Amino acid sequence: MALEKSSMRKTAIKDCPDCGSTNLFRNMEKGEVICRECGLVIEDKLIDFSQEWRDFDEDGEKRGSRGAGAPSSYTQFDRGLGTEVGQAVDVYRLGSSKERDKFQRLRKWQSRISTAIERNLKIALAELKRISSFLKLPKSVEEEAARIYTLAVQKGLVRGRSMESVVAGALYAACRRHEVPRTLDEMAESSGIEKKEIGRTYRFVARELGISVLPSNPADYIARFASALELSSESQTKAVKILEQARDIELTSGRGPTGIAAAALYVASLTLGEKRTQREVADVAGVTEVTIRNRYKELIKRLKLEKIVEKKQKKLAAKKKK
DNA sequence: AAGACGAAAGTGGTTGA
DNA sequence: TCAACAACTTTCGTCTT
Repeated sequence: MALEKSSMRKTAIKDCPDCGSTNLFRNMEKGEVICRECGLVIEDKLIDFSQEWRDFDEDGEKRGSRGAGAPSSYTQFDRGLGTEVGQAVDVYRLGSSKERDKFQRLRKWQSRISTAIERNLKIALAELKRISSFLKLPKSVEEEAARIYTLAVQKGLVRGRSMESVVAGALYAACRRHEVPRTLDEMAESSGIEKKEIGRTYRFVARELGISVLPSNPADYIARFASALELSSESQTKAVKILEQARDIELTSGRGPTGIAAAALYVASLTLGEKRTQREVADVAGVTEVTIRNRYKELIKRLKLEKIVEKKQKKLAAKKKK
């Protein structure tokens, strides 16, 4: 399973994720792929680390048997670190003996601290897995988050920050990239890290790693919120439609996606006669009633839904009297 | 009593000088 | 680095049902 994945990944690399160049150097023996343009080592670290992590919490036996042949996982850790301190490309580019010596020295030094980092990584990835299962995140997101975290470790971004907060930040970023966004509140709740701390590290890590994250789409939240509110699928569809219209008239940009999603759901539930209170919607969306009100006022005004909403409200009132 | 509404003041983050 | 700014929250009083 893991092997399958590894071969798939390796063949998948066609260009450098950093500079986009297709001028790649492949060292099959070491399992490295290096970009000749910018020197980035593209070698798929995800495989290495996710294997480590699986062995860690599934069973120790597998690990022992593989370790007996060659301590491949350890050298891979070293190699991964080499990209940080030694700039592996130097070996290929500046081939002078001086440079090589320097590189070797740094490498040796790294091997000493690598076990500490390895340990840290294992704890972190276990934590990551815990949060991920708590939030019922798909496997692909979990792996993306693991990749982001290991990259962050290699770049030394964890220094000065708590390990947990970086894990949470990585998960948050991974969710966004896979279009299954969780709110910062949910992250905070499941990780025990303060919301603003997660946001801070998330932004920092995303910037440092050059991860581009699209502004999240409010529609991505609809399904989850709707099921939390036990709304029908018609309401869901309606809410998504409202969102589309709202986006077309640029009502969505610059606003918090959760607030807009919540307001759309509120309107949808109202017009379809399964009204939820602002309070209920606000709670599941993690925003306040005030925000819902503001968004929803804008929505009905700009989408000329006022009359429909009014009618529905009167209908509801009449029904209640009965 | 509960829900909806909106004003006012406060918070945290972004942006531009 | 600092101040202006927009979005959002908190809090609170009022109105409707």
